[in-house]
Amino acid sequence: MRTLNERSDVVPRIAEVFRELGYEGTSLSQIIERTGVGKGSLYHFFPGGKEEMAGAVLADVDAWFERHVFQPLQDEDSDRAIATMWDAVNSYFCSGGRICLVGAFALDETRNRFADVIAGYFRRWIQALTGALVRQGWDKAAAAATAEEIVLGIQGALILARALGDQAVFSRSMQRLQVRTRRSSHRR
Amino acid sequence: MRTLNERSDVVPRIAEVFRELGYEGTSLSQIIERTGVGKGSLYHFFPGGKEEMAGAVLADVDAWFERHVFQPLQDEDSDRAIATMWDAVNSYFCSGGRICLVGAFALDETRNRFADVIAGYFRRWIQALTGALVRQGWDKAAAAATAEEIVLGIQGALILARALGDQAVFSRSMQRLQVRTRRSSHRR
DNA sequence: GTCTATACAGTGATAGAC
DNA sequence: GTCTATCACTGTATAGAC
Repeated sequence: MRTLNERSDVVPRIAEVFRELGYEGTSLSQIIERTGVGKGSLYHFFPGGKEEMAGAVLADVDAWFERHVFQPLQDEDSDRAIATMWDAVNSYFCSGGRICLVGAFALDETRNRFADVIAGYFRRWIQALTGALVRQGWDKAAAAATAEEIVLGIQGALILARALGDQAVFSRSMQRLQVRTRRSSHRR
Repeated sequence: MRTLNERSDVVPRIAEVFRELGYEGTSLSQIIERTGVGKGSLYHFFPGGKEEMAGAVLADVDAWFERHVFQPLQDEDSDRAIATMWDAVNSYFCSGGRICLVGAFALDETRNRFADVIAGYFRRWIQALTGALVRQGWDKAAAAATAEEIVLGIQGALILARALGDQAVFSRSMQRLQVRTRRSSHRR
């Protein structure tokens, strides 16, 4: 019994493999095994092979954040915008049980393959969050600095939680970071 | 012309390869090419192959931090201890040009191979920093929370700096984190 | 301690039948 | 769109001469 797939349906499943094994650690055979998609189908969807698969996965992640985090940060009322971001972050990263693929790719040589998407993802996030903080009454410089700290704090929390094998580390960290985006925080 | 090596001399050179390429991305041929050490010598030093090499590298990193960061944090006068840590961190990570091997290994499946060392490294760092902050007059809970935030902030800054290809991000972040470890920071 | 030769499993990738 | 067969190549690891 064979299952028919669509490209858009198979991308998220491949994403989980890259997320768990990293770019270099992910082999075609692992993708086939874990997704159930055959090699023929894979190369039908992604003629560029493994690199194109990873590219599609990154684009998919980026699009998800654009839709569920960056756009809301930009468009919604500032309080709501920031609350939306925290909800999305907590659920997306499964309270620390799931790491950030973009951040992981940034650490080794893989970065060079996808430098533009990786840089764009983080630049956009910081820019959108900065905007929301400014609309909340922060001055530009403080907002930019805090946005940077929040985004980097999320990445650090994901590393630390995984390193210690303790998701509570992630939850605690999100709690503390969230406090710093409160309306009342921009005047000490 | 052949060069004679010692194990202790070759470990740091292998470390740079793992640091740049990640565990899975590092092939024996890359290690040979980048370190100039032949395959025969490598297996003479590390009969366990690649995994033993990575283990030795991790142990080496851990020992360096134990000596230059954790011990000072524990033994020196608290102000001096924390200053020593910041100096070590800035120079070790080359102002953001170099990533943290332990943190990188934590993100993918590689973590499972070295779970104990990885967890121990971060636990020890947080514990030692917490101690120094307590000696500086912080109450236990605030010290522990801040220590966690500092350590995680360093990891996040390394990711973000590499992702954006901008070392200034790292320097800025260290500056801001450093301020939070000042004696005056524990009463808001 | 270093080198060369070698083994052989697994890699990403392609072609063609269905 | 999916499958199977097959490709050339690189991966880690071993053995033995020097």
